[in-house]
Amino acid sequence: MPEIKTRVTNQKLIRENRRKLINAVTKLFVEKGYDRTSMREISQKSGLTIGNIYNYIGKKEDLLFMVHDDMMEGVYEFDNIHTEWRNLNELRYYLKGAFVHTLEYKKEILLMYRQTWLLGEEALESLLAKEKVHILKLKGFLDEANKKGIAKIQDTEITANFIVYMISMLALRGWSLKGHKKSQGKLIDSLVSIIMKNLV
Amino acid sequence: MPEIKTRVTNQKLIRENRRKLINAVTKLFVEKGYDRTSMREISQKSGLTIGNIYNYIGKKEDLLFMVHDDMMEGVYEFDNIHTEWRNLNELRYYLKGAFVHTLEYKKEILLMYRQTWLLGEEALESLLAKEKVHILKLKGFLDEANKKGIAKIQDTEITANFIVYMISMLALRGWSLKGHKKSQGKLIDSLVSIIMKNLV
Amino acid sequence: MPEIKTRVTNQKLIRENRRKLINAVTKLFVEKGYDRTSMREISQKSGLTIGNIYNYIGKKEDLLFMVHDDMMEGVYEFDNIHTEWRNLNELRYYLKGAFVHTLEYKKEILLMYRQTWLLGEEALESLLAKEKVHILKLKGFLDEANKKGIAKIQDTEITANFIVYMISMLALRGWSLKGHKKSQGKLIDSLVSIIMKNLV
Amino acid sequence: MPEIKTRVTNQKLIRENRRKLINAVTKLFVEKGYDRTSMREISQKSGLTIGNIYNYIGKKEDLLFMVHDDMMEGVYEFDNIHTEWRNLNELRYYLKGAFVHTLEYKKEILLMYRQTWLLGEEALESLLAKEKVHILKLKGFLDEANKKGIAKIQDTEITANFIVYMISMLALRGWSLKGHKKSQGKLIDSLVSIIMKNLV
DNA sequence: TATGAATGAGCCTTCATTCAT
DNA sequence: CATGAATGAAGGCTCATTCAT
Repeated sequence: MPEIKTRVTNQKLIRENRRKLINAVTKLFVEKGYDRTSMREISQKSGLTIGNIYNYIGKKEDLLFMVHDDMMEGVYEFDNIHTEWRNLNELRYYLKGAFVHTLEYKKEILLMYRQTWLLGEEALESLLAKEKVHILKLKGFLDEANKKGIAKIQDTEITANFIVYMISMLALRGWSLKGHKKSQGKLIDSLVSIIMKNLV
Repeated sequence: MPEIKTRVTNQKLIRENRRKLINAVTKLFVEKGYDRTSMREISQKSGLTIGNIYNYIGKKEDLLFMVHDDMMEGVYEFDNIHTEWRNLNELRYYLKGAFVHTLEYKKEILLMYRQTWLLGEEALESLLAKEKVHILKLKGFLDEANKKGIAKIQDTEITANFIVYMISMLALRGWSLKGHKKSQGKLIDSLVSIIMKNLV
Repeated sequence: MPEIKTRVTNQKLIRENRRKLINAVTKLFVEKGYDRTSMREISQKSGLTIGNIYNYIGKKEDLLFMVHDDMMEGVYEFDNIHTEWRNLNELRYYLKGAFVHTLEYKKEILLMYRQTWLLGEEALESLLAKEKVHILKLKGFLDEANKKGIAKIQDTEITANFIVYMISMLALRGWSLKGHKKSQGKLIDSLVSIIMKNLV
Repeated sequence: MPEIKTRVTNQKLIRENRRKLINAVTKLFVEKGYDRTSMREISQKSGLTIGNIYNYIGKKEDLLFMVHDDMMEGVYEFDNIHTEWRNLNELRYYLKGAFVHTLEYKKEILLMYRQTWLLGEEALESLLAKEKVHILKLKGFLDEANKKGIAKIQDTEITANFIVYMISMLALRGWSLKGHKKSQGKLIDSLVSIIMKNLV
């Protein structure tokens, strides 16, 4: 992970101001995108002066990394807590929860898909590493389920990818399902069913 | 569809130079994104002088729309030719073809997911309308398959969306499956199987 | 007078197209000013293609000269017909007419005051010469009136200037007298009275 | 009055740099006109970098307003000090002074007549309001003179307008009286006489 | 003569970044 | 640590003018 240069040493202040920055920047990037958000706007929204912001970052791009890093935590937070399941019913329950959680983080996920690639190679790699860990964990569960005879999955790696992707689909597909007559609940049920069919 | 202003009347010239523009701009937008591509670069790559470019468009954003519109055609071109299928085997064959075709348009699809939202309301609507037509067509086939007893699909609308999305997943997932040890063929087979399981 | 270069030789065509040009350009310059009127607008309004316009002028500035020259004719046309007067009553009558005429050419006069100075020295001189002739003519009448004992004017040159200027004042002052509660007729009467007081 | 946007908060700096801007811009606008003066020239002449200029204004047009506003102050400054007069002799003395003052501001007045109309509605209104106040003040004095029996003016409103305009005439007429053989003193005397004749 | 596409310098404005205070 | 004025390169876009057809 590329270390963001900072000249600030007072630890509490650092944390506070970085939080202010991330909150402001997340909103702005979600709303207008990285390239269309100016440092002046960030300064206004965060309450830090432009000059001071540059005490916490080396260049504007660092903000993009900061915000991604922070969002990843939120997006994957659910999985860090709830990934344990012992049978298919528990998996189904887990998936529903994951979908609901995804819908809550819809904007952030969209932001990730839209803006991450603007980061340079190095920063990008480090972010993708996190996702890979998440997928591998899921694959581990699927392998185990296969072994236990609970599931009968042909290719657990592809399936793990498929599940993770299906989940984010809810967020990404937003613009196309807009005006969809189905209720959110029914939509989630359908998607969960689709996934479940592939595990047995 | 938003009419793109042009000062040129010669239809042949419009066609030729807009093609030059689209070719240049597609590469540049894929590479650097819309906001980071300058009119000067576009001028160089397209071989048209800046002033002349503005004889064919009203504003830079028109290029974004043009390139999307053009890509849509490419991406959906496959479906316009091959959507007819009469049994599940033919559907499986069609899906394989669609996946292969998608991989060819990988870059363009990525571009669409990353940059489309930058478009203004009007242009956006017009593009989404096209996609909706495509999905509705697929839904029609699924409904018919249900009626004929070939398939047994619970919610054809969600399934149609699901299929379309699965297809583009191949393109979007690029960065995550990078380094994946599976061969492309095997990957496609797995994804097709996943889809097929949901139709019976 | 600086000759405007022209490559066109067919005399009738020349006259027609120059008229089209002048009419279009007068309206546009009055409305938006010289610098804010583009050749494209002139082309559209006149019905001549841009390229063809350049068969009649050497550069855009020539249009400014053309339009001034043409307007001068209109503005001073009244004086060419009506300057003869034999007593103060006839002068008073003449002045009223001049004021009314001025109001009709209000826009053109404004244009002259606002845009003439954009012309280079040479063109400017030639235009001012015309006005000087007009003033001298008026001065001649005043001198004669003095000699005849009809009037008793101290400085006929300044007075002639004063009269000419008073007349154009009606046009120039437009923006300040806007919302003036007086009727136009009464305003003219007052101004004529002011002038007349200075002749006896 | 349209508030001119500024990003700078330090009042002293605002005053200093706006003054630099006005000084530079007045010269340039008088010389070449608003539309023909580029921001680059303004930057050079004022000593402020282009970017910094935009810390003190919102858009180029603001400079036109600023310079007008500033000139108004100069042009009317004389009246703010000297408008008191108790008899016709004092009025005559005041008028002479006003004429001399006007000649000093010749260039500025020309600028006003030539460029004011380029301003947008809002800015224009605010400038005309200032002039109206000035004319009304003069009208007040004339009304009072009428009441006191010092003067005998038929229409004080038109007369007030007339006087104000006669004064600026000296500036506007510059190009026409150029080469005039009269001395400036004698010219002023004549114009004052013309005005005085209309007050009794 | 007439056409209108092509040229490219130049316009106004914004922006990330620096640095004296 | 914090401030915010200053920098100037770079951005999108317009325009008078030319010239091959």
